[in-house]
Amino acid sequence: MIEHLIESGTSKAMHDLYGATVDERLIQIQKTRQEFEGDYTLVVFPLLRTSRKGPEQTADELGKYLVDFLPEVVDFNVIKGFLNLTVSDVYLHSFFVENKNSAYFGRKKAGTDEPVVVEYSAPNTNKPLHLGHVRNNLLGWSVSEILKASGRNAVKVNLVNDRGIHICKSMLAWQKWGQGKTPESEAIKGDKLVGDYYVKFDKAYKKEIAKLVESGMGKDDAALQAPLIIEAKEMLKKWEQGETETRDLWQKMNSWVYDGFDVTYNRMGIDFEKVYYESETYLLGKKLVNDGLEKGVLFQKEDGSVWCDLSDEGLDEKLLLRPDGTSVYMTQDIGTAQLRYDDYHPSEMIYVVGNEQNYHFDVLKIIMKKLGKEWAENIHHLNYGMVELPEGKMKSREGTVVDADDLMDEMVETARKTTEELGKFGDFSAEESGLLYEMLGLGALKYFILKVDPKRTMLFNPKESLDFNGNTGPFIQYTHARIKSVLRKAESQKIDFRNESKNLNPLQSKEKNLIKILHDFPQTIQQAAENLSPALVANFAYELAKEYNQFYHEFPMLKETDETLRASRLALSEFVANTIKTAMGLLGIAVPERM
RNA sequence: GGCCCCGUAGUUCAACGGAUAGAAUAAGGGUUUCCUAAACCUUAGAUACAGGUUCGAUUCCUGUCGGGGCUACCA
Repeated sequence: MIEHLIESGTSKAMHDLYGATVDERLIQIQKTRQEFEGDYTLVVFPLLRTSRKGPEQTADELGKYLVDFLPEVVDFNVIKGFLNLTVSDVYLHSFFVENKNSAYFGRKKAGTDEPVVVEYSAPNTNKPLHLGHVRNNLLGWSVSEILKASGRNAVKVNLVNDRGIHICKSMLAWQKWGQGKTPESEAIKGDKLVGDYYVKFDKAYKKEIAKLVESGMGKDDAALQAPLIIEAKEMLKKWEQGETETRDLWQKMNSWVYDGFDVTYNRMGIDFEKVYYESETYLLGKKLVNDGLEKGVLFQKEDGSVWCDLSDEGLDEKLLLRPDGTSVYMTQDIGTAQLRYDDYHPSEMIYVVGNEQNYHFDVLKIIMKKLGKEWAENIHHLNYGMVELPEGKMKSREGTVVDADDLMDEMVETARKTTEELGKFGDFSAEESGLLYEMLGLGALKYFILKVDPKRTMLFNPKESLDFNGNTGPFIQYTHARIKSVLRKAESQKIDFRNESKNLNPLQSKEKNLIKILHDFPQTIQQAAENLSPALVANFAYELAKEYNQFYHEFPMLKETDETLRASRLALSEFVANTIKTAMGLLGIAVPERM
């Protein structure tokens, strides 16, 4: 790539001109800002110490050297300490010709070496997926696809939290008040049905606590002694003992939830190569903890509970087994990590989990290392920010949770309304328009979420429907459809633009800009993979679409009489459309042929 | 209390320590006998505050103020 050429050219120049080898990091290449002439800019300030000359003079000398030395660099100008270099049309044009028909442009073939295992989604089986899961799911899926496109061997896995006291709560509530209702009998998604009983439990439990407090009991005691919670704990014990009736109920209700999740996952377009269940890993976790106890890495308290002392790391003690021997969240994660390591021997284990769990993952890593697992070094927590509502954090108790299915429904409905208001495509069949609305609604949602830097807390306002204009998914989808429409017309006019080999020289500024942006795509994917940030890909797609729309507005294609120009512009358009499709594909967003 | 993260136009988001802080929306003004106006052009609008480091700070350091998270025998 051209940046590397300039970099190594500069390095050589520094050596030849000033007789010194400079640190690579001092050579800073960036894209020249629009308001200046040139394509790439070298910042010379860091090099002054070596050149022992003023910024202008150093830049001037380097500029002359680079123009002489690199055929790709044809001109330069110096403004203050900035050396602006102009890249030759020949270079850009050959890049264009070489890559325009490549189906894999920008991507590498996914690797086959030691995998990067990406865990994401990680739902509980006691309630439906909500907006928080949506960000998690989209991020995890997209990061995995970006890693693959960057040449890594990424594997997507899910970890279902299918056991524990919270699951027993919904089971108990259903047993008590469910009257044998099923998703079929109620015509409701299984995850929703189970979630309802979880809520019912919580309400009844709260009532019991209130009653006990009224009768003079302390709040904490009441929470422990309410009959419902005692019953739930007993159920958990029965579950751990493998009691048939409890296990059957558990299996039945979990399978309802999985059916519901599958519907949501499918619609969202996300998938997993492997699904882990905590019910299958917690025993391994317990075993590892007991091993650690034997080795003396962990310690036991008088009541029988097992702990890890983290004071040498400046942290507290961490409970790993309760006095009754049952496991906690951390115990399960220890088991899951070990199992996953045994399964894949990954070069890296990425956990896509919200930043509220930073502490948990710090501790997990430390404990694994204490247990002698060297590979714990490869655990990486991709901690993304929360999705907040205007009134703050989502709270299920206050009913402010945005349900994932409802959200998708609303987006698709907005897509329908918007399209109808614009009066487009009366010739679409019901099926075609249904598919289009789905594509646009989900495109708007996915882009809205993925364009934000994963690390940042983001805001979602359910009262305002997401925009379809401006920096949005539909804008980019529209650009793609628009190009496809022109290409269809060109084809029907028998214009052969794909085999055009003549030159596009001299490049108009908009054409040059487009090619420069396209030229960046492979690096953008690498960068997005390094930073685990789909936002970089989203921003790229937007920039490309925006630049294309300006080009589209300014330059006619089908009406262009110069056949060479016409063919070249059509080929450039197709290149843009394909690249948009690839970039959006990495975000899990489909692009339509017409809209 | 301790630890961690975050404060950028009215609003939602950008900006490897680099040039005059970019977009989008919302507000004002324009462009359709022309390949899709979900577009394009245009006007106005922001780095919480105070120090420090640096040739250069939205970015790094310190403090103040403001917001969020963690600090569970929940996950």
